[in-house]
Amino acid sequence: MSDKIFVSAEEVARKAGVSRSAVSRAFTAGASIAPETRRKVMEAAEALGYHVNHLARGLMRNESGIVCLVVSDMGTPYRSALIKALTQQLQNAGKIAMIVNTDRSDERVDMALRQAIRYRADASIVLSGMPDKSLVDLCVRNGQRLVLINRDDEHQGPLRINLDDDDTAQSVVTAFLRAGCRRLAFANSEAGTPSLMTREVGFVAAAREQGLDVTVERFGPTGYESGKVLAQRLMTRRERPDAVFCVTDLVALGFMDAARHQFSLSIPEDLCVVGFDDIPQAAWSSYDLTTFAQPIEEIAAAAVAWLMSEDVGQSQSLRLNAPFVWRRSVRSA
Amino acid sequence: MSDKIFVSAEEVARKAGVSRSAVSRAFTAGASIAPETRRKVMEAAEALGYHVNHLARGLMRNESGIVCLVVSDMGTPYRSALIKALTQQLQNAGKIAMIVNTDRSDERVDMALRQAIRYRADASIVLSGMPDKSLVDLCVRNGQRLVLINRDDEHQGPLRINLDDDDTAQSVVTAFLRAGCRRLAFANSEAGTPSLMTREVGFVAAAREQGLDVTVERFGPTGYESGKVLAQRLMTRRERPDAVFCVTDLVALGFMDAARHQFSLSIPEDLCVVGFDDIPQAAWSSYDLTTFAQPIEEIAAAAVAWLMSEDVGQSQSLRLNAPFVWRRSVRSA
DNA sequence: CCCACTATTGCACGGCCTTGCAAACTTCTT
DNA sequence: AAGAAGTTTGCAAGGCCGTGCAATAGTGGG
Repeated sequence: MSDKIFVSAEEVARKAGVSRSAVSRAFTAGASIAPETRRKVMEAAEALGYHVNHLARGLMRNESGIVCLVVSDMGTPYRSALIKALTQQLQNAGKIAMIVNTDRSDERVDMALRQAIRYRADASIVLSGMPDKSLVDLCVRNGQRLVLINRDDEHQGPLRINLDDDDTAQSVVTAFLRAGCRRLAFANSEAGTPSLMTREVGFVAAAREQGLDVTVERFGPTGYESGKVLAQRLMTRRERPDAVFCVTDLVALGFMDAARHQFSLSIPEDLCVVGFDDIPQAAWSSYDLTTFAQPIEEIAAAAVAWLMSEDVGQSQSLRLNAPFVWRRSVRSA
Repeated sequence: MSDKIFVSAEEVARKAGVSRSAVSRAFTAGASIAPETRRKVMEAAEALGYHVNHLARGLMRNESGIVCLVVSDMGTPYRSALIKALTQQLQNAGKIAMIVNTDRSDERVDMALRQAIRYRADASIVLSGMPDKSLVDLCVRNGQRLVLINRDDEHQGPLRINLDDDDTAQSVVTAFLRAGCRRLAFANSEAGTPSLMTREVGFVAAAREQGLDVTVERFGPTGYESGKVLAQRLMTRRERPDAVFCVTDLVALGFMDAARHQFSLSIPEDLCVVGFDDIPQAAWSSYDLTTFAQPIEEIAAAAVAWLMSEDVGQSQSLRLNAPFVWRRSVRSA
């Protein structure tokens, strides 16, 4: 494809009048080399436009510096924010992110991990979907680190980062009760991923503890449009809900828009809404959505810290807190 | 770091009872190898969990398969949508995307290109910022392909993809005039990138042609919050504008929210608004923003097609159309 | 049965870099 | 001034794979 050959260490060595190993050492932190020699090398390198070939370096060191991000729906606010945080922090740690888009088709996640192995990625971070157990084993066996974010499952070996859902449901129910709501609903998508289902189940259970039933509706993928459809379904029920917990902010925003513009409801007067994620749009003044904030930076920090740490340790599970963010989509007491 | 060594072609060869070259050939499309041999190799490879080492392959072939995406603000809807499209199409073309986040600090773009060179990326696609001319030359000299998206500048060598702004300004002015608006405004950020400035200049010129002056205001970074501030500034002017063209959808949405909630204005009755990009949120029913649609898929397709094409060709410039999307934020005639 | 040809295979080299090891230099002691 | 101790440096091996080239096996024809 490319005819021009990249300039090699050999050429730099010749130009600087040193051996090829000297060039290598000049670019290796902590190598034994005289300051003067390094200067000469750097000068020649700069003049020639030389850059260490990380492919070859990775080959030798058995450490490519590449970290593979496996993700779908990356156009979504939450996902893109997470990718942003991860790439940023990986770079600060001297790594570089490689992205594998797994939109449509689930076995794509496996393909993604294979890609990671092929490029000898130092680690893979899975934000979407769930890899097959055998693939996970393969990664681990190859000494690849693996981080699973919000994919609560019981795999061994990798680091799992999940949100602490213990108080989530409780907080929402309490908030709704204080607001005087009695007809609760849960708006879910049909994705059925563990983290989403946990929210539903937890909410229903917490409500029941207070002696309240929850109307659960599920529809489509997890997004704005589904929120609208869910509103249409829930708001036309005989017993119209006066409070709804949406599985995701995006769903909540669609729900609010439909409730307001199609059913002329006022929020929070006629209907209280709570979402989850705290995407930037939740704070927009048209919505002012009460929600739970995904601790994006902490998630990224934890992932990066773990994969940079020396001791691999055994299968770890980390639970982070998603603080409740009070805004105006729920009536206050 | 990782102790476990990845399984090598050597081991597969032993297990399959063939030579190492046979293994290599088994994984090389179009190589001369007997079907039966290939089968044996594949079987052994599967059993051992072997995957070709793309680092080494890239070393030999002088073609890594990596394409570097240089981008900032990737949490933004437009950017993330573009990244999504690019990663998707790159994968379809058998490439893989590597992401360099250039948030904060402009010389980061140069660092990014250096990273690309180090990993011997087959190409780099710059979505944000503008690399230094010398770096561009370096890439070209190294046979790296370079695509600049919406960074209209006069560099030689790379492919430049820009939007065709010729009718943009004209369309907006016409739309505003038909809606009966006479006091036009342009809400810009202080980013001052060429593509944004082109919109401003074009709009002012087109309005003047119709004998109308445009009140231009600039503030902050290109985002939602700036839109709110811009509204505060423009809506408190003695001659309150009755139509505003916002440099970006995100700015437009912030503008709308401030106009409605802080100034109790109705859109489009009291104020007509037009944005640019057609991000998903523009279609949300709270906004229903008239805007121009970035041809994201086409941009990605053009970029990928060019960097896969055989003949490098000289410096090319491509202009794509951003169709006008009529929604309800502008009064209709 | 031998020859001409084609389909496969193995050898060995090359691509680019890192690093252990031993040689070459310095610098400092005593 | 010679030896000890510490720095630097070059050599060469090694990591993993692709591929030209020559050798081998296999096929069909005469």
